[in-house]
Amino acid sequence: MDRGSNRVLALYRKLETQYGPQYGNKVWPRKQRRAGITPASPCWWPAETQYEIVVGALLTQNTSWNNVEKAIANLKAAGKLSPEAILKTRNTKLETLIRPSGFYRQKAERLKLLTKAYSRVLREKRIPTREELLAVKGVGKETADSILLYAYGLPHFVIDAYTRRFCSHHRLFLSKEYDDYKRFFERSLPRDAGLYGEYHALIVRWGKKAKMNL
DNA sequence: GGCCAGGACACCA
DNA sequence: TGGTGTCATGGC
Repeated sequence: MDRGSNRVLALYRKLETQYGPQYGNKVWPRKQRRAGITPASPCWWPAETQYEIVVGALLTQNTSWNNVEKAIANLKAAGKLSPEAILKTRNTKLETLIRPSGFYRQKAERLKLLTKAYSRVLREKRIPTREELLAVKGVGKETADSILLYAYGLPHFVIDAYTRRFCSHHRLFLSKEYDDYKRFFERSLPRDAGLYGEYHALIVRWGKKAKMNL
């Protein structure tokens, strides 16, 4: 932990008091992760399986969650929300199903690439590294960290537009670099995936509320 | 009808 | 390294 962590923690407690728990800290227990079991979770990131979180992380790029939900519902209804089904589906079909999430041509292609990487590490019974995820075309830093945190329960703080806005608004930190923000939060907080997830969820909640009040 | 959303990438200087 | 264009839908 670093200097300034008191302020970061104080803001967390303030958000928690204001908005209550977002269940962003519902990460898969280690035992279940090892066994490949991913139980239904009342997480702020609604998903029934680990793979659904991975799919959501990609589809939500520059897209409202509302539209992502429509795309995921389409995939579910078509029985395509599994790595095997996605890999067997033609790109044109995939494009039709995920169309509501926008950028559907590139997302269909990238969803397949990500699914291939996901299946590979699953077969090898291990967790992907950040570098491995970043090597997949279409997976940037935010998407990689979202997957590591929310799908695998690893302590990677997610930096998104809301997080940057939050930092600027509270004069916490200012930079242009994603990794600077990530380091700032990770040095200011105890290394705890549950806390990271909950904090990020609260920041998003704050961001949406702040926008409504503009 | 315009703006924005839980980004990433290619291309250029 | 930094700036800009592109990808696209749906809600407000």
